[in-house]
Amino acid sequence: MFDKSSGKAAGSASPEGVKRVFRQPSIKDIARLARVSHPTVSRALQNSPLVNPRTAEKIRKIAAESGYRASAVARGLVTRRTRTIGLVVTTVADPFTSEVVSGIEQTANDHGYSVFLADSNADPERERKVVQAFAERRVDGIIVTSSRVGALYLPMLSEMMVPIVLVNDQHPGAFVHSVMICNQEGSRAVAKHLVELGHRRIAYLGDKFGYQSDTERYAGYREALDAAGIPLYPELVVHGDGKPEAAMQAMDTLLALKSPPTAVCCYNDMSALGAMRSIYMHGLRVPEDISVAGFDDLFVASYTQPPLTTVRQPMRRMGKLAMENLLKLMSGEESEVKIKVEAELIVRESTARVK
Amino acid sequence: MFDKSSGKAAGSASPEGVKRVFRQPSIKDIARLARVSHPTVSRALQNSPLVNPRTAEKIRKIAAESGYRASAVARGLVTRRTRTIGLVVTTVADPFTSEVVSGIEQTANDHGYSVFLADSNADPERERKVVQAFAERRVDGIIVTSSRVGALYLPMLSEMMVPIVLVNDQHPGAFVHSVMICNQEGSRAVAKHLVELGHRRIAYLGDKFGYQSDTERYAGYREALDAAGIPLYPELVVHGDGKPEAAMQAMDTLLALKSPPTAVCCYNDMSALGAMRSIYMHGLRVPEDISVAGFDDLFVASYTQPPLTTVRQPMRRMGKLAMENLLKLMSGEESEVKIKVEAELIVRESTARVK
DNA sequence: TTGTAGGCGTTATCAT
DNA sequence: ATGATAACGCCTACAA
Repeated sequence: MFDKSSGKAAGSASPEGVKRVFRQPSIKDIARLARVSHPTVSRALQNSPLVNPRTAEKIRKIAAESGYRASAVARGLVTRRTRTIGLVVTTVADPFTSEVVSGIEQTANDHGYSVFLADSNADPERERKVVQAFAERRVDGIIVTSSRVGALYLPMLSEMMVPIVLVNDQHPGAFVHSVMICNQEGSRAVAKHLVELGHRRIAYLGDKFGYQSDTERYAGYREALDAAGIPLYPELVVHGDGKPEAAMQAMDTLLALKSPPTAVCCYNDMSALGAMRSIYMHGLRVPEDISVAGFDDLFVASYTQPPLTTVRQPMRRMGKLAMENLLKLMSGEESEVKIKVEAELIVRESTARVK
Repeated sequence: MFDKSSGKAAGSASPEGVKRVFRQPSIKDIARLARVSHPTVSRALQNSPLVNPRTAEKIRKIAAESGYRASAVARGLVTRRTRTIGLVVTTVADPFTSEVVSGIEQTANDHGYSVFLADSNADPERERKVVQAFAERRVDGIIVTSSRVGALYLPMLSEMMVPIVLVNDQHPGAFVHSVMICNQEGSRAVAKHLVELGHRRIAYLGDKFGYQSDTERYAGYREALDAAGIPLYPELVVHGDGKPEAAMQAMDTLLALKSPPTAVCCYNDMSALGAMRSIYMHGLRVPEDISVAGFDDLFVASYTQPPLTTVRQPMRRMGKLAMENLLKLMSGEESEVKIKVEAELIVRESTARVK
C-alpha cells in the first residue's frame, strides 16, 4: 500500500469501493474563503437581513463560484423538517394514477418540496416496506392514491404522526383528509344520459365488490334508473376489476344473455375499453348495436373508435388539491377535511339513441 | 405568555405553527432504556456481530416496542450516502414513461433505495430547479428518461459528480451510460412487415425533427424500403410530435394527397392513435383501406379497434435495467455503457395485405 | 453586524 | 463486548 498522506483527506475508497472522492464544499469552506464565520455564511445564503449587504454579496458570489449546494440532509437534521413528502400509489403505470401523481409533483415542486414515489404494487409486504421507508426518511407528510389494499398498513401510517391525505380512497372513514370525485353524481349523470337516449336495458359493468368508488357509482346508476321507473334487472349487473381484460369477460357474459343490454355503464374507461373490444369480437358495433360509457376521461378516451362518452375526473387538479391540502396540514393550519370535486359528463360518440 | 418549562422539551410551535410536537425516539432514548451506550444500540440494530446476542436481543425488543425508526437523514449525514436516487422525467402522465418509472421504482425499492420523482414538464426553468433540488438532497445517482429538452441542464447534471443513467436519450453522446431500444431494427421490422403485405406506398409519420429515436426509426423504415427496391416518396414522410393531436393533422395531409399511402408507419402508438382517428374521420377503414402500425406497444395498443400492430419496447424491463446499471455505478463497479434492448414486432389487426 | 458554542441523530474510531 | 468521543453540515441561541 502506498502511504496515505494528510490526515482526513477524502478520497479513501469505502468498503464497497465507492468512487465519489471529493467532498462537496460545505458552509465552512465558503466561510474560510470569505474570511467570515460559517454562521455568517448560513445567514447570507438565507438572505437574512442581519448581515451586511456587502459581505452577503461577497459570500453569495463565492458560494456560486465554488458550486456550493446546501445539504438538505444536514438542514433536515437540525430543522426536523425535510421538506419531503411520501407518495404511495398502487402503481404509477396506470393512466389515472400517473395524472394524479403529475399534479401532486408539480405542486410539491412549486412549494419547494421533493416527493418520494413508492409503488406498492398492491403487495402488502411491499406496502409495509414503503411506509417504513417513509418513516425513516422523515417525510413531512404523505399522500396515498387509490389505495385498494386491505387497510392493512393504514395503522402504520397513522403511527407516523405526520399529516396524511388520501386521493380517491377506497376505505371510507379510515382517514380524515381526502380528495374524492363525486362518484355518485357522475355515475347518475351518465346513466341518466343513457335513459334519455331511450335505453331501458342498461347494464352496469362494475369493479370488484367492496370498493367505495364502485359502490358509489353503482348507487348513481341505480338512482338514475329508479328515477326513470326502470326496474333492476340483476342479470345486467356484472363485475370486472377495473381493467380491460376482466371487463371483456364480463361483457361476454352480458352478450350471452337471452336479452342483452342495449347500453353499458362501465366502472371506468379501462373497463369500457375491454367492453368495446368484446362487443366488436361478437361482430356488433358501438354505438349502433350497443352504447358504451366509461368513467375517468383518460387521455385515450378521445381516441377510441368511436370516441368514448365518459365522466371526467380532473385528475391533475385532484393531485394539486391533495398536495395543497397537505401543505396546509404540514404547516399546522387546519384545512378542509373531505374535498369533493365535481364530475363532468362528456358526451362523445360511443352512446346513441336506442334502436 | 405562559412559562415554558423544562429546558429543551420539544413542543414549542415553530414560527410557521407546526404542530408536530413530540420527538421520535432516538438511539439515545433506546440506549437509556436498555442501559447501554448509544453506539451499542446502533450496532445491535445493524446486527453487528460484535455485540452480545443477549443484549442485542434486548435492545431490539425495546426498539420495537418504543416504535423506534432510524433516521435516514442522520445516517445520510454521516455516511455521506443517502440511498436515494433522483428520477427526472418529462412527464409521468405518459404511458411510456410511467411504465419505465414503475420498473425503476420497484428495482430501487428492492435494493433499499428511495426515489425522488421530478416532473420537468419540458420546462427549462423547472429542469434547473429539479437538478438543483437533487443536488441539495444529495442523491446517490440520477436517472433521466426520454429527455427531449435542449441539453441545457445536462452540464449541471454532470457537475454533480454522481452516476447518471439515461433511458431512451434523445441526445446522443451527451452522456455515457444509457439504456436504449433498438429503434432502427424495430422500425425496419414493421416496415418490412408492411412490404411483405404488398404495400409500396408506405408513409412515415414521425416525431419532431432532431430527436435521435425519430432519426433512427426513420432510418429503419428507409432501410426496409430500400431493401425492397421501393423509391422514396418524399411526400409520404410527415411529422407530428409523438402525440395523437399532431399525428391527426399529419395524417390529414397524407390523406389529402392525390395518391395517398396504403400503409403508415407511425413514430409511436400515440401517433398511431391520432392517425387512426384521422382515417376514420375521413370515412376510411383500418386496415381495409389503410394499414397502420405503431411503436412502443403501450397497454392500450391491445385495445384499439382494430388492435394495433406495433413494435414492443419492454418498458418496465428497461427501467429495471437502468436502475440495475445505476446500482452498479453507485457501488463503484464499472458497468455496461450503452445497453441496447431488443425490439419485438407484434402483429395484430391494424395491418393487412394491400388491396 | 458578526462570532462562539452547542446540538440535531447517526456512524466511526478509538479505547477499555 | 462495550463505552467515550468525535465527526457529518447545518441552524440557532447567545455573546460580543
